[in-house]
Amino acid sequence: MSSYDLKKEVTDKYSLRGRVFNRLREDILSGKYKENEELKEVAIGEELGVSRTPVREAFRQLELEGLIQIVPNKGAYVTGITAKDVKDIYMIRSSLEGMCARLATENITLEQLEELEENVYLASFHASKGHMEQMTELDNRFHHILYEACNSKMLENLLQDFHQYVIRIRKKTLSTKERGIASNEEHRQIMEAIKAKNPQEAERLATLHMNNAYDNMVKNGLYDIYKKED
Amino acid sequence: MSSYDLKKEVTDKYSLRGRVFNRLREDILSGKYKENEELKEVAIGEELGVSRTPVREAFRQLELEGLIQIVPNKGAYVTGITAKDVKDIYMIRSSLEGMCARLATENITLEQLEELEENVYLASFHASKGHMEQMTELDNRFHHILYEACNSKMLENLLQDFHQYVIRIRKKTLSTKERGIASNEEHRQIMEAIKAKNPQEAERLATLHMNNAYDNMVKNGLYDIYKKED
DNA sequence: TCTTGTATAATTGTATACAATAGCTCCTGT
DNA sequence: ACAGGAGCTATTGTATACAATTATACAAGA
Repeated sequence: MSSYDLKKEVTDKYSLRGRVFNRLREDILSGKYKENEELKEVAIGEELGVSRTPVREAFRQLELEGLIQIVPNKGAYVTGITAKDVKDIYMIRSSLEGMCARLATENITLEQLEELEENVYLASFHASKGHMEQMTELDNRFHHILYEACNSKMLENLLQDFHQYVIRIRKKTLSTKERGIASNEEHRQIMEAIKAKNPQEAERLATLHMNNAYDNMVKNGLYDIYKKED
Repeated sequence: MSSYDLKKEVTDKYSLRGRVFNRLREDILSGKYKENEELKEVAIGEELGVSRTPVREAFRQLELEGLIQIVPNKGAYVTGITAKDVKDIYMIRSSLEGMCARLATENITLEQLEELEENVYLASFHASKGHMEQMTELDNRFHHILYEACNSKMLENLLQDFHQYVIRIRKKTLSTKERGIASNEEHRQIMEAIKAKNPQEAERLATLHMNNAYDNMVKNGLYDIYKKED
């Protein structure tokens, strides 16, 4: 399981356009296409064995997803993420994740709560071992469960949309075993607050969790952001 | 000036695709195309004098904007907004508008602040006269100034994206002269808090402003929402 | 009457041909 | 030397032809 298959599939997976879209998103998020790299319609089409038409339609969608920028009559370029963007993303997420945790407290099902508990339990093992890849998976899943549990398609989709940024930000930063352990403890507290049916506390902790994640990045100077502001 | 020209122009305005996109968005927001109505590629193309290609590309973008839903091999349908959606939208907006007002307090320019003051002053006149159309324009502009002033492209774009929902929600609800007057007073308070460089108060008031707007809708039972939840 | 199969039409999905635009090379004139 | 432009090339923008899929109508059979 890849680390970014949680993103909602907005497009028809089985059409050529859908396949191009998903493939390009994957390639951009995985870093195959670097920031500011130009994507050419024919080249992409030939690589995937399709004509320009589905490629162009996929481009239009990727543009609205924020992954590429299309300059009329010139070309499509992979967008960059600035340090300011990262800051704003975490600021917005801290608020929305808090809201999500609050709503989840009131709407979570028993099954979801159990999966959350299992997730935290399993993550504590991998955190202590320093298994970063598994931690990433479990972190994604933890938040994804909350998105589903908040009972708001609007909020769920919005937070899902931020996921592509999270993936790209992770590529630019280092995550340490220490942060993994701390993060796991924060997840545990959020889960306990939800289990205790304390929405205010769940919201507070989820917001704090995002702020801590951001502060940790800044404190350790782990940025590797080269693109300048426009 | 139409009431929904504040939306960011993500697409090339002067390409056929851009023209189709903007025209279709306008027509959906204005209510020309009703909820759940099917949009046919050839019909749209003939109406605008273009081939199916730019129409299809515009469709793909409108899908990601949330204005239409594309069912593979079937067609494109105008999306509906449920009462639950409206609730969620205002909940999310109340948080984000608060954040925006807080940031705007710290980043607003003198020119923007002056336009804000002028906006509030002019709106108080139209509010007292019950000029609803002008009120709508000035309300859009008031919030748009704050979006620009918050100095966060991420947040600005996000709040702009919500604008299309606001327009469609307004179509479904009635706004009264009384609410116009109250709203104008709330705008004035937000503006004063920003002018006084009090970010906490600006955030609190902006959040309250959204909650009041929603409560007012609910209290007056002004919903005209017919689409059922899926 | 209801179901089901089939032919037909309507519509979307994709490939390709052609048009328009941007960028580059290289030539020319001063 | 160098500014500027003609012309070529590469690339995107659009239209159209064809393929695949879905909806519809209608008839046959239970």
